[in-house]
Amino acid sequence: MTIAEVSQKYDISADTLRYYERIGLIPPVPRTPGGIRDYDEESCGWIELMKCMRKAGVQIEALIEYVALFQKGDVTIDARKELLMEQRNQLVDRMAEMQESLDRLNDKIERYEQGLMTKEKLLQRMKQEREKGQS
Amino acid sequence: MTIAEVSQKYDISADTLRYYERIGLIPPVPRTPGGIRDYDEESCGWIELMKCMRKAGVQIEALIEYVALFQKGDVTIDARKELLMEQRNQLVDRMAEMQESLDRLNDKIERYEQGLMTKEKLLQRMKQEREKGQS
DNA sequence: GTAGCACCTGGAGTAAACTCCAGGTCAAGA
DNA sequence: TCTTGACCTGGAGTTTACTCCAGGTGCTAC
Repeated sequence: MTIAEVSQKYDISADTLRYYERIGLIPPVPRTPGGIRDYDEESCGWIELMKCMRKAGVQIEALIEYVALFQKGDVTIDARKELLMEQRNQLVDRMAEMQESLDRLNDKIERYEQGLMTKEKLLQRMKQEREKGQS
Repeated sequence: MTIAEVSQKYDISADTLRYYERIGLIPPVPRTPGGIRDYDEESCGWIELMKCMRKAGVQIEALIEYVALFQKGDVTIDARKELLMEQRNQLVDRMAEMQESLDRLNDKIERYEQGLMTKEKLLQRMKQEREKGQS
């Protein structure tokens, strides 16, 4: 597969694909004799994995380290597992924070829906109460 | 409250607090006659809200717009609600992506746990099979 | 009233993750 | 063979969200 095809398949720019390879986020992609990238299934697998991880906010740094460990072979299995668990924990934490934010957003939206959200409205109401009381 | 106190309270640097105000992520903070920031409860509320939203990955751009709308008063209530809903939807989408990534991480970790994960191991096993067959 | 520390502003610098570009190769069609 | 369009590399530029700094001001304690 050419870089253009892979780019289209995963909706990642060719520049980004080259960049990912350059920094070691994916292992070296096979080349034609002319030096042009010829992505195989394995390369695509890496790309898909990284797309998934990156969308979830996993740091490129950590992913590069994972790939480096992977390329060092079986002796790094424990280290790789460790790394994945660390990333999973961070992910779980981030999701919890997002849930908090989501609850809050839903709350705010609901209050807007009921038309009693804004401080302005509340202040206005209080003012009206005061005026009523005085009259 | 001084900026140092607020900084400590929310674990946000004074520089960041000034930056947030400068770019309009929070409305202007009240000042002492000498020009020094004197955060009141309302300011703190904004800061806390923004801390929560930022941690969840909500773009500063959108939050600035929300604050701007807020400061324009009641006529912007619909627009604000719209904005919040848009952000909520994005948040929900991101969380779904993260869940996907989390599932995948858990899957990978589990396979490492069972010691049958690595392609190396699989290849090795296949090689052994072949050798056995040949001998 | 002056030393010293926290605070102020405007602007420059930084980190992460791309994104773009110049100048040069590769390869398929006319 | 020549053209043309996709691809190559190394390096510079961009965006987002801070973070740092220089030069100056405001309080508080001596």
